[in-house]
Order: sequence, then structure tokens, then C-alpha cells
Amino acid sequence: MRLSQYPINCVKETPAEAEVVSHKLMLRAGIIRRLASGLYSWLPMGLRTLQKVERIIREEMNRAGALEVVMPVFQPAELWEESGRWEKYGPELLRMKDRHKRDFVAGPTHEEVITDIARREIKSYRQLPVNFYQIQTKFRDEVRPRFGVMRAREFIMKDAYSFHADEISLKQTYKAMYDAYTRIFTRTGLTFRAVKADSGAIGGDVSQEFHVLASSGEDAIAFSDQDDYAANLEAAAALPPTPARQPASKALQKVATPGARTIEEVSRFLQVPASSCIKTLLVEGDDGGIVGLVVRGDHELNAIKAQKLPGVAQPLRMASADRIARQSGTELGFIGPVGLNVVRLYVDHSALALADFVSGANEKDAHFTGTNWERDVSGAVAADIRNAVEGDPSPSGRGTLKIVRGIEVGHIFQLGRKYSTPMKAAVLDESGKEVDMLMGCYGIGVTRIVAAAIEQNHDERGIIWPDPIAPFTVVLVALNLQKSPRVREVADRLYEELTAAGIEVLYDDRDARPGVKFADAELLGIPHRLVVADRGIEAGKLEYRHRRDTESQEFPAADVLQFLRSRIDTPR
RNA sequence: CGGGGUGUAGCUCAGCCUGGUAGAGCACUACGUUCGGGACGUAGGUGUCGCAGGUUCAAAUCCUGUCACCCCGACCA
Repeated sequence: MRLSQYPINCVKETPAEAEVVSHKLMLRAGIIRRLASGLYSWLPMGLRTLQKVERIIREEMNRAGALEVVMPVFQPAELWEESGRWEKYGPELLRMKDRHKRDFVAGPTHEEVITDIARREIKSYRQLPVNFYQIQTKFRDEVRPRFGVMRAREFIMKDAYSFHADEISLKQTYKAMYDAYTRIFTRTGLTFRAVKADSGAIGGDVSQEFHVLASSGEDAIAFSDQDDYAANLEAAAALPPTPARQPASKALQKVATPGARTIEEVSRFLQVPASSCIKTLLVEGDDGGIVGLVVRGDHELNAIKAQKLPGVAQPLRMASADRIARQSGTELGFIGPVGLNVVRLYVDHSALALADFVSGANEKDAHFTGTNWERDVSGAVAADIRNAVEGDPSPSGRGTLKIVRGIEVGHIFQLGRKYSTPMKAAVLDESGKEVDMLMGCYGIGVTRIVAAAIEQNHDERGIIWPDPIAPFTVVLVALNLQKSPRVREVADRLYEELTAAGIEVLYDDRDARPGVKFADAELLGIPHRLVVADRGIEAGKLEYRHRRDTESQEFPAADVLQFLRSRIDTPR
């Protein structure tokens, strides 16, 4: 493409609407434009990358034996009533009526539609297994769309759904999808990690997420430094500490702690480390009562773990201030387990391992020192309710945990019969008996991959695309071509030659100053840069620089194809 | 949904407190100079000051309402 014929300019100033790097760079480089909150248009430069990502996904899904389909964005409410999600999905599901007042939804995902197809088409175990996928626009009415296309309301997703007669077959396809995802993310050129996940609202038993690693990622990932254990922090088990607890040595003593509410304030005021304090959180129980949750002062509550405990309301809800007052006789900041009146009291393993610790006294401006579990507190139940932290022993039994940040770009589930049973998707098995099919589902956030790629690969000058998903592989910068017919001639010829050789070239033939061209090339993030200028022409040289390099190098112009090919990552 | 903030030229923003003819830089158009790291000069076009109502001789500015957008918390690819 000739830049002189491309109408969209890069912009120097960062649009005020953007907060995260990828969003800023996508706007500045003319990749996307916002239409409304959470709704984005993809401009030509961005679409090229998007389509490269889609192509990689398509090739690997096909290679893994999946069959491509396209299902409607709009879906009749009846299907959602059948699965029960018309009630359960909540306001994130965009609902609308057609002119006949019939209810429809804008599809946030397609389990219902695919299950409907499967139950109509598939009658025998001999037609199984099968795996359908599509690459299609989804709509989720997010509470708060943000970070550009990272969390948009409308986005492109690759979703796949497999059907099986038995568990073994489901596990085989799940594994095949795991391998396909590994190939897909490897081929995009991104650094990623597969992790154990909480299966969340979609349901099912087994699930894993694929994360692109980036310091700005929204998710925390815990992994062992000695084996391949890796899990989303919300799903990473925090093991009970060893050695076991020391015996009580101090007496329970009430001390005045005026105004000290947070652990930080209490620990500073009493001159004890946060790890020798506990915090007591009150949440609503599923029977209308109040449940107490205790974690060590330096730890964080893990809501996902906590809401799975018997007696805890799901989703987790903190008790309101006046319920706290009624329950504990005090206010936020001074609650403690001693004499606390709750339905259940769950104590995290590491809090339970403490002796002689500091706890709230259930009295304004007072805490206890020298608190001990058996002696001072009754009814404590041990549980894992905290986030794992760096340095914890790995749940795999080998090594300690490290924590990095990631952006979730893929998620694979074994769904089981969550949809097939309520929607009566059954086949006849070998014995002629009707059995509900088992399902798996496998998603990839296609548009999110593009944003994640930028979060992971950029510098202060702009984007640094990995070769496989760069909008163009080579940027050809011709300097002063409006004055120098020689430069124009050489650059034009080079452009034709490289393009004919199948290399995607962005040719900057604009009448612009060198600084502008270099700056734009760097902002756009084209990985390989060739410069044509009077300087090198006489000597028959061209100048090359990779986007990550700090120095340019010269090479004989005659070798250009061979030279470039040796530097471009070839697609597998 | 709760809390905070912002709406003025295509973009970034000033002006608002203290009411009195709507501004700067960038971008855009023309010409000239310049030309290996975001040049300069001259000339030029650009506005429903988010919208509606109110106060006032007079509203971008004060008041009320409303809409949109952004940021922080509970959900997800």
C-alpha cells in the first residue's frame, strides 16, 4: 500500500478518552475509532491485523478438525428460556423485541443456538464427536466498557462447541483444543501461558484459560517456579502453612486503638507486623444470617473461593454497615472473632496458624492483643479463602509460587450436560438407549488479542508488532523522493519487486519530511524498515532496521529479497 | 449500579471563579523556503461553547434539569 493514497493520518496527541497503552496507540495509529461507549470501528490498518489473527485461528481450528459455521447474532428468547439463562444471565444480556413484540437477545455467546442445531441434526452416537466453531461478533452489555477493545460491548470472538457421547471423547477433544490454542497463540508471536481457571458463570467442571502476559494485565496468574503448575490467582489454592502453630504464650488483653481501623493503622499503632494481625470480614449467608471470614492482616480475601463455602451467599456480598453494627456491636474496623455472633466463622489456614495475634475487640477504638484460637474463639472452621501470594508453596507440591499479570484471551471448558440436558439434546448410544450429549466449549477473544499484543509489545515510540500479525511486514521509507527522481525510481521499483515476491510492504511515498516518516513508521509498529535515500543509492546500498533495533545497517541493494527473508519470521 | 470527573474548532486544551463581540497549539488548504528524526514564513477556512429551560439589558461563564463520555469498585473473551 502506498501511504500517499491512504487517508488516515497518525496523530501526535493522545486522545483524552484513552487510559491504557494499547487503547492510546490504537487510536493514535488509526487502528480503531470509537462510535459509542464500548463500540469501535476497525479502520484498514487495524483490520489487516485482525484478519491475520483470524486466519491463524481458522487454520488451526480446521487443522484440529473443527467445522466452521456462522450463527445469527440475534436469537429468540425461547432458547434462552429453555436453558434457564433468560432468567440467570442478568442485565449484561441485551434483550429486545421485534415488531411483533417477540423477545430476542443479541448473542453474548452461542451455547443455546448450537445445542439447538445439534439436537436437530445429530441423532446417533455414530455422528459423534463433532466440533463446530464460528468467528463472529458478540454483544455483551458490560456494566462498564473500558480499555478500548479490551473490554468492549461489541467484540469478535471465536467460539467453538463440541458434542460427545462419552467422557473420554470429551476429554480427547478438550485436549485437542488445548493443543490447537497453544499452536494459535504460539503462531501469533505472543508470550502466553495456559492456566487453571475458575469456570465462572458459563458453568462446567474443568476449565483452563490462556493469558497473554503483560504487566498491565487485569488478571493475576500464579505459577510454580519448579514445575508447570499455573493457575489464575482466583483459582490458585493457598496451602496451609508449615510448621504448625506455636502455643499460646500471652494473655488476651484489650488495648485502646483510637481511630485505627485499617490493618495498616492498627499495625502501625501497636507496632506489630500486619502478618500478626487478622482481619474479620462479615458477609451475607445464604439463609439470611451473617458469616464471618477471617484472613491474616497481610492477606487478601479471595471472593471466588469464599462464595463456594457452604452457607455463604452467592455471589459474595459484604454485610451492610447497619447489619455489621447489629451483629458485632461495633463498626467497620474493630470487628474480631472473639465473642462474635455469626452463623459460621471461616478462618483461613494461615490466620488459623497464628498465635498471640491482634484482633478487633468488637468495640469502637479497641483491639485485642494476645488473641489465641482455641482459648478465646469458638466455632472457627479452617478454610482456604485467601489469594495466594508470591512465595507461597506451590499447590503442585514442587517449588514456590511466582505471580505475573496476564490478559485473558482464551478459555476452554468441559461443559458436561449443562445445556444438553435442559435442552434435550440426546443421541442413541450403541445399545439404542437415549443419552444426553456431553459438551465442551472453547472461546478466543479475537479483538482482544490485538489489544493484548500491543500491551505486550510496545515502547515509548509506538507499537512493535510481532511479524505474524503485523499489518505490513516491511515499511519502505523513501526520503526526499519528491526532489530526487532517483530515489523515487529506486523506491518504486523496490516496492513492486517486494510486493511481487509476496512481501507485504507499506510504501511511505508521501511528500513529508524524514522525521515524520520515521515517527509514523515507529508508531504503526511495522517490524522491518527499509530506507531508500540518495545517500546509499550511489554505493548500491539499502538501509535496514528492525523496529526493536537502535542502529541501522546497510546491505547491498541487489540482495534485498534474500536479506529480508532471512529476517522475517516465516509462518508455519 | 454506587463514588469521582469532563463536555468549547477534526485533535489536545485555555477562557468560566469575577457575565460584556469565542481563543491558542496541532491538523487542514494555497504559495514560497526547508529536507536523515515530528521545520519555517505568508495567506486562508473551521464552532448549535453537549442539549433544554431559567435568571439577566446581556450567558461559554450564574441556576435547574437532562444527555453523553471518562476514571475508581462488584462481572468476563
